[in-house]
Amino acid sequence: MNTKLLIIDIATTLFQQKGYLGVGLNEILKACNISKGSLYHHFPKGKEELLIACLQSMNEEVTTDIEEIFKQYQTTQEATQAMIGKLVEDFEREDTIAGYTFSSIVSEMASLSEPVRNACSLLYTKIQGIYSNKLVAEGFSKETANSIALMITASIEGGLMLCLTQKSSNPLKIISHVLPNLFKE
Amino acid sequence: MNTKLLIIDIATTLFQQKGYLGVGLNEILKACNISKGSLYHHFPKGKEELLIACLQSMNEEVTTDIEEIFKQYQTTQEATQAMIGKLVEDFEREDTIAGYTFSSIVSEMASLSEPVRNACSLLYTKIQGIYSNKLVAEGFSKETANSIALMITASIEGGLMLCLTQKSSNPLKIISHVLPNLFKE
DNA sequence: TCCTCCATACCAACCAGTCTGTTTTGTAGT
DNA sequence: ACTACAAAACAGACTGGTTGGTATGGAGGA
Repeated sequence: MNTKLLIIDIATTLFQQKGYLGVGLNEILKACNISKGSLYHHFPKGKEELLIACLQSMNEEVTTDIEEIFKQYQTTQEATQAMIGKLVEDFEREDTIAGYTFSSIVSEMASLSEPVRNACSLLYTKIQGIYSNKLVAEGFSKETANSIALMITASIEGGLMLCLTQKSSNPLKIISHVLPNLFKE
Repeated sequence: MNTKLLIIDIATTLFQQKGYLGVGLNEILKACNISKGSLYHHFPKGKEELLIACLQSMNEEVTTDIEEIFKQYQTTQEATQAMIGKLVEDFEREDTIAGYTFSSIVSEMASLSEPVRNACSLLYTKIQGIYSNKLVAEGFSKETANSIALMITASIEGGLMLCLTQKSSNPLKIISHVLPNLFKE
């Protein structure tokens, strides 16, 4: 069972960094130091099954990660900014995207594979739910909270894209600064 | 010269829909009804050269497109909403993304090819410039205008991503509705 | 003896890119 | 206006490498 988790762990990172099509099976095998037989033992349906497992794994990790941050701070504003701050740190340290995003996977696979599209959809929904709940707890109407939560998700996702193209964490920083202006009924 | 433009035209659409790695040369050739020799005659350096040509072509098309919309409407708010409205229409009609975005290409290629990353960066910068200029003309300070322009770009980019995963134009609609709340000094 | 787990050899399909040869086209000479 | 010729444009076969996926067999514990 350990091997399976190892595969998921490493493959998740690779998929996030290079996208689904950008990572070959052999690359994954080498990174994990396992053989093809082992991989296909744990994921008989192959690469796509592995991807979905990775997405589910990300789902749990990202969710608990964000939830923890959101428990630590009282207001959504503080929590959001702390969260983006963490993203900025990660980006500046590793110079690549390692969390909270799967745009590459979405844009590659959304039109190709329904199961993958669905897994991504679940992930976004869950994250938005965290934002939304906190906003409702602060007194926002459910509808407004959902709208703002969507804006947070979208702008972070797009912001990461801009950071990638500009090789700079500036876009996320600006977003972190501007976003709170939306937190009004 | 006609063939070259044809190739760029068709390849641009394919790249937008499926990403760089998602489109094979043979697929492009078939879609254009041309031969490999012809393609490599116009793009001696191969696929990546073609991609960059496509990005430049998108640059011009998208830029003039947005500029026209922004001339038609007096306020940035109206213009932005009209622009997003057009995106929504496109998405609902074709059920795929056809303009104003190249996230798939960015996320796939940003870390792999400097020239491509640069072409993408130019594109984003140019689009943001249009937003920013209009905002400055409305009286915003340059810094605020840049921040808001960045937020527009990021949220639209992320919004398209959400539309793709949810197979719905709702995210963009909500963004169009919420975005104007940012238009304050 | 099974069954889980892993390793390896192998496969057809496809990839981007090269090479050679043919057609088309523009141009200069008479 | 007709020919001659070179360059541009195109066609298609071919290559080496890689892709995801399969089939077979072995090691080790229950």
